[in-house]
Formats: sequence, C-alpha cells, structure tokens
Amino acid sequence: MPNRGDRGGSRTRAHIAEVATGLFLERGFDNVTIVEVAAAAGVSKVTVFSHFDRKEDLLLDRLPDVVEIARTAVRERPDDVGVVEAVRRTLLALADERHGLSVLEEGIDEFLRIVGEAPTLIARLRVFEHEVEAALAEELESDTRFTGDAALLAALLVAAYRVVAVATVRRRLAGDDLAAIATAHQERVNRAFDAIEHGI
Amino acid sequence: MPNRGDRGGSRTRAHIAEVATGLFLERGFDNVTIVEVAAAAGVSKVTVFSHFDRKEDLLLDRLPDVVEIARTAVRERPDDVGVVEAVRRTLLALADERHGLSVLEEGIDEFLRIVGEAPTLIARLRVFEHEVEAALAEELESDTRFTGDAALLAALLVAAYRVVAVATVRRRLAGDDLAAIATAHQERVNRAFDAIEHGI
DNA sequence: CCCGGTCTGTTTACCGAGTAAACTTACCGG
DNA sequence: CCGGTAAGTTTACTCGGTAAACAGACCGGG
Repeated sequence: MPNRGDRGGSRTRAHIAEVATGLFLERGFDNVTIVEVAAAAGVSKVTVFSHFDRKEDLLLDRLPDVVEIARTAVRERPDDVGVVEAVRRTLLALADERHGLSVLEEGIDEFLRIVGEAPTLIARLRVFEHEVEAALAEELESDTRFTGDAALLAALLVAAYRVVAVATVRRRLAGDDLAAIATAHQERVNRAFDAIEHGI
Repeated sequence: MPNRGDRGGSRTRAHIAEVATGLFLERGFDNVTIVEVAAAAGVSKVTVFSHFDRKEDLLLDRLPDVVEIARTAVRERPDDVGVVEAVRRTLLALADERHGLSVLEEGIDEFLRIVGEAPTLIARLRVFEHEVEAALAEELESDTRFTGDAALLAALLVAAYRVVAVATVRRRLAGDDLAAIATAHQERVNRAFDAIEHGI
C-alpha cells in the first residue's frame, strides 16, 4: 500500500530515476526491466512511463541540459568572438570544471561503462546528438551576427566534439589518470576546432 | 500451404523485402506489422526475422552498399588526390548518375516521404550514419598515404554529406524539378567540402 | 463549505517487436 | 541411399510501450 502522503509530483520522478540508475549500475541496463524499476521505486509501470518517455531516459535524464548549454554558448558570445571559438571556449571551460558533459566528471566510470555496453543507450545518444545539432542550427539561423551555412556548421561542431568525447571516454574506461586525460581532452578539442576553422 | 519448390534461400529474402516495401509505401511504415508482412509474403514471422535483424532493415536493406562505396572511394583514389577531394568526386559522380545514395534517383519520392515520417526509420539511419563513419575511419587508419586524425575526418565528411543530403531530400519532398535539385545538390557538396578542406 | 476541475497515480488490458527452442522438410555430397 | 546442413514452421514467451477507465488529493471559486 504505497499510499504515502508525499504526492510530490517531480519528487517521484527524481526518485524513480535514482532507483533506476542504481539498478542499472548494479546489474547493467539490459538486465533490468521497467517492471523491476517500478517495483523497486514502489510505483506502477504506467507511472514510470508517465514520467519518462523511454526506458533510456531513466538513465540519461539530464541530457537535455546539454542543449541549453550549447544554445547559450552561441547566443551569449562576445561580439568579437566567432561561433567556433565561442563553442571551443565553452567546451574548454566545461573540461576545466570537470563538468559531466566533458565526461571528465569524477566517479562516472561505472556509468560510462554501462552506457557503452548497452546498444540501445548508444542509439539514444546518437538521436540526442542530432537534437543538439538541430538546436544549435536553429540558434545559428536566428543569429544576426552569423552568416554562413548554419546546418553545416552545427553538424561539424557536434560531430567534432563527439569524436573528442568518445576518445576521452575510451581513455577513462582504460583507467588512465584523470588529470592526464583532461589535458589530452583539451588538446583534442583544440585540434578539432582548429580543423573546423582553418581546414584539415 | 506455402510449400513452393523454390526454396531459394536468398530469393525469399528478396521476396520478403519486396513485399514489405510495397506494404510500407502503400500504408506507411508504422501501420504495417511484421506479422502482416510475413502473411503477405507467404512466410512465417520467425522467417522474416531470420533474414532481417530489425523491422527497419526490411525497407533499408540496401543501405550496407553505402559502406562499400565509401571505402573504395578512399582506397582507390589516385595518388595525387587527397581524401576529401576523392570523396567529393565520388559524391559528385553519384549525383551525376542519379544514384540512390545521392537521393537523386527518380521515382523515390514516395520512399523518402515514408522514411521521413517514421521516427524509427530515422533512428536507424542515424545509427547507420555512424556505421559508415566507422568504416571510413577504419579505412583511413590503415591508409599509409593519409596522415591526420582519421576519426575526426571521417566524422566531418559523413556529417557534412548528411547535411547536404537532408537538404536535398527536403527539396524533393517539396516537389521541385529534379534537374534543378541535382544542380543545387552538387553545389552544396562543393561548398561543404570546401569548408572541410579550407575551413569555415 | 462544498463543488468541480486538475494533477498524480493505479489497475487492467492490450499491442507489436524480437527471441528461444524444438520440429519438419528439402537439398546435396559422399 | 544415408546423413548432415540450411531454410522454414510452430509455439510460446519476454519486454517495451500505449490506452482507458478509475481513485484520491489538492485548489480555486461560488
């Protein structure tokens, strides 16, 4: 009789995500069913789906933040800084503060491993990649200071950073030293963005 | 009693794909179930899945060809032609001959519309995009004539061409004249590849 | 103060993609 | 002719995801 008084709305959502993440980290994404998550969270299956559209979102629920970061990186850049440079600086800054998006956050190794092992999570990330790209393209399109092919630039930026991030994840899973990884990460960001700005 | 003598192996595969494609074009991807496809092809559901891993592959079964095209474009380029230029030329040539990959083939409008309407097909294309990218990266990695970041270049090439192709598809769905679309397509290819070679 | 709507969640029942396993039937080489 | 293998079949199942009808809490207004 899970009739607790806290009908907290968004609190249950957070609670479900938390419980689910725990189970996934413990037993792997594909080895945990939605019904199990629901039971462990003291909630019904339908309730889970009323908070999260897809199973993958239970683990990747903070992904949407990335869209906002990308948008503001472009929108709030100084007048004398180009789009490529603005995004580059944002990414370098995120790396400095070991932000989750840079995959340099401490203690997320297990998380990265689980994600890498589940094809359906990878697929979700791919879709998400294009969501970020679309948001970026939209931002560029409506940017009076930018002239050029918005869709193309957005695609190149996202693709380039994804390549960098994937390489960084691999080194994390290999267990390398975090500081060394961070340095290499930033170097790769710089090389990739140099390539976009000045050609291969 | 579908016990026809032609136990043709790969012939049934082709037959299933053909029947399935017909149904999809007629009624939309999501409005046709695998069981219906199986029945229409005079075959059991399990047989369908023994020939195709996923429902989406019933419609997109010639996609793997693209990987081979990409690989040979890189592998068989002349010595005095760089990777970017080689891929560019291949894409322009495909456009000239109205090859399917260029989405300039005649009569595929309906096909493009169906694909665009089904989110799960789009998702499959995204995954496939990365398969091509991986193949390209592998090819570049083992190419003694190429020096540079293989993964990065592969990602940029694929992303750039996808942007071009998407734009072309949109014009096709808008019903524009095919010759005009083809010209614009090639111009976009050139602009995109110029950007990759010489910077934004 | 109660009435109605809205929000959160529940139950039940269902659909469709994909998998597993055990069985049949055709074909092919020795 | 015999035995193995490849192609299909049937049956039965799992799991993600959706639909619909319902129950209780909360809130605002008459």
